[in-house]
Amino acid sequence: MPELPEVESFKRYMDKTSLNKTIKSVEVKNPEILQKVDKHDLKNKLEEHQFQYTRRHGKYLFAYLDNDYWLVLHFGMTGKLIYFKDSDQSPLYDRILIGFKDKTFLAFDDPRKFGKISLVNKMDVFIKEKKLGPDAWEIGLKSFKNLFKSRKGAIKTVLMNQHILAGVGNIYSDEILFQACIHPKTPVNKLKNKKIEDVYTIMKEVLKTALDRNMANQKLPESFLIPNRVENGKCPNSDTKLETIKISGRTAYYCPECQKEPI
DNA sequence: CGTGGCTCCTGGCGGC
DNA sequence: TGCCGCCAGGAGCCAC
Repeated sequence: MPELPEVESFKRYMDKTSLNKTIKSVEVKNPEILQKVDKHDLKNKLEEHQFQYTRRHGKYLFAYLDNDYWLVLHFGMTGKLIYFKDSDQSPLYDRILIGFKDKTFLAFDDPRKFGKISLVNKMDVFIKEKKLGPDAWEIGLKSFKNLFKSRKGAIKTVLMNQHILAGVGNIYSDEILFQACIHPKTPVNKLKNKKIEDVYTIMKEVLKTALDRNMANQKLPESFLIPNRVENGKCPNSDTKLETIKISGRTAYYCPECQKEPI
């Protein structure tokens, strides 16, 4: 579930809590979430070093170390970061626990273990290897329009495809399409230029609102789809019962009244 | 190129 | 009450 706004929140959380202090211990409790690095190597590369700054691309968080390595975090569906001061406060599903010399801790907590952690030399090489598309927050309108050229898949699938656009997942793609009044199955080649511009503007607004609300610990406005994205939920505009369909194996919620199917 | 199906994982919930 | 089975979904893989 962590999509771009959540990962950006984790980034700011890490910036606030975990930079510029020496790592004392690294406890890998579930080595199966490590990718292309084993736990001894991870331990060796982190201990006695410091995180200097972080970056984010799509749903990935990168933390730069003073030895020129990057710790790469992907939160899967249930992953999050938890910073705490007393060792008996460690969360229930901490897969990796980083202890700092100042006796504080940063845990990668992830009940479902869909998260992934790697250690890489170069961030851009990692992004290339993963074939990630441009970041949904950074992308400009021109490049965004280009994503839709010579494609014909369903718009929801395109928005969620990390190889095309990085950062948007199932939940926020539903929100964006709801606000743009587009049926999630609409083939992208059927969208007019103006409509694609709308999607772009709405995408930016939705991501910004979600981030602001996350940072302030506030819920999304009731006028959004997401708070109503539950069984028997109703459209905040038309009061119609929301419908669900499977698209690319994901459950899409949409309003059959506001988001008409393309003819 | 596109889509659909399966897999990984486990807490939570509906149904019997 | 207790247990079975399904669902949630990010991403990778494979078949067509």
